[in-house]
Amino acid sequence: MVLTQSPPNRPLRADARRNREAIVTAADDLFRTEGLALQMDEVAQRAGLGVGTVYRHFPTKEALTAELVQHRLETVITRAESAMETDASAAAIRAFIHSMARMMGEDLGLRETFQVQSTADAKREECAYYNCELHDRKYALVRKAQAAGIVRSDLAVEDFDALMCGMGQSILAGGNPELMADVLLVGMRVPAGDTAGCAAGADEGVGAGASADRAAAAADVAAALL
Amino acid sequence: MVLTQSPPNRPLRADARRNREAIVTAADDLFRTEGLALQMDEVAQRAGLGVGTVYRHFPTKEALTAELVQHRLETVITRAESAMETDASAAAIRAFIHSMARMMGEDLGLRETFQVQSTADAKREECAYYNCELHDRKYALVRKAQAAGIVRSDLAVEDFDALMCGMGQSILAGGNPELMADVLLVGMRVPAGDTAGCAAGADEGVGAGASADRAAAAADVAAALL
DNA sequence: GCGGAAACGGAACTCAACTTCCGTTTCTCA
DNA sequence: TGAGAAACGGAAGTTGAGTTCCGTTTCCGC
Repeated sequence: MVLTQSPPNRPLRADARRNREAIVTAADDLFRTEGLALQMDEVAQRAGLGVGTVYRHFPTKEALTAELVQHRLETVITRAESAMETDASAAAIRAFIHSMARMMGEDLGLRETFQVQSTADAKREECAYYNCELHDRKYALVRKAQAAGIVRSDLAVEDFDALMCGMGQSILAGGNPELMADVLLVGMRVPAGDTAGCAAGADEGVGAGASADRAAAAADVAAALL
Repeated sequence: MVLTQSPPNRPLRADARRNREAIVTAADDLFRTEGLALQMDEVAQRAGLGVGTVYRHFPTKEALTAELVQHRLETVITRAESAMETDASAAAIRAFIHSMARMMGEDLGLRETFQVQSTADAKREECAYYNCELHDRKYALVRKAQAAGIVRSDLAVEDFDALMCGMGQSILAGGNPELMADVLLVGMRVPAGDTAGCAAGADEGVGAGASADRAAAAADVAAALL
């Protein structure tokens, strides 16, 4: 999670700062297409620098990819927060998940970010990819959606993570992103939104009490199955 | 897809046949826990043989893993066929998907089988993991479920593959297998089954015509989204 | 039992990553 | 502008997997 800086904190030399940016930019491009399989040599080459320089800024490959992962996660969570700030509605969630799917369709790094993150969450300690603050913000978001009664309440935050991760894999495996997103939304029981293009044709006209009934039924089922 | 046999087709020597079985057994065990990351040295060691012997039977690691993948796929498809032979009902599908999720929960190789398979399907030619006959049988199964009006009809076979693959990833990422299966089923609009333990608390008491309406609505939605 | 083909074993080789090392170049500050 | 610290470059080192090679052992038909 932390990088290189020899004495306590001297500002980077101008050229070094420029080079560091070039490295991150190059790595980010490669992360988009190659995912975690990106190679340090390629990063250096694309940045127009030697490998040694890359290692001067990021002591290991993991340190570099951790930065890329954190950056994507930060972006995603911030997007989600602003999407749900004004209204934590079904429509907002649908729009967000669909945009996520679309982005995942063209960014392998983003798909792998969710995978890395959900396995990192399990370990916590000693993991370059783990960031507590982001985890808390993510947690708050899921809770918010559940509190609003939009997402089925028997989903733990870890399950939500896992589902996002699965959606990414589905898209990687060639599934149509829009369709994959829709299956996820219907599966999480997000009611059809009221804005354009996001309806899904299920559960309309169900009374207010039905949601609670359904959660109870699901709990029973889970108990029976496990 | 094919193995080693020097002259046209002489039967294997007794010890060689025994050893081959030992190799496959050992590899299968490792595949369950390590997935495609299994190592040839470990396979040899667990089988109580030298690496050279493993390579005598399987010229490359890919040849070995292809056999494991094919075997799992064969098993899965046969299970699905027999599950849907007697009744292609929602209950049968629910039970099948749930059992799949449960198995995936304890078999990394099975999860990776779906991943490998769905990426292999895309390539077809030149891929050790690709098997046409199995693909056709899988295709028939999905069509059958759709013809019975149980699974939303705007799902292509490739999408179904991708979703199974995603479910595997979700489980790998730590999601509760039963829950992941249920989300998938609800997302695919499989109505709650009428047999024990497979209900999910959605859409009960809906009239017979609703299923068709739902499919039509889904088609509209898909058209709007794509 | 014997001869030759088949099969075995495992040390050594290969190859493709990541990482280190150190001589050279560039910047910054007085 | 000159000294010294900081940064750079890229060849060489390391590591960890898959794969090959060939001397030795085991089987099997005569």
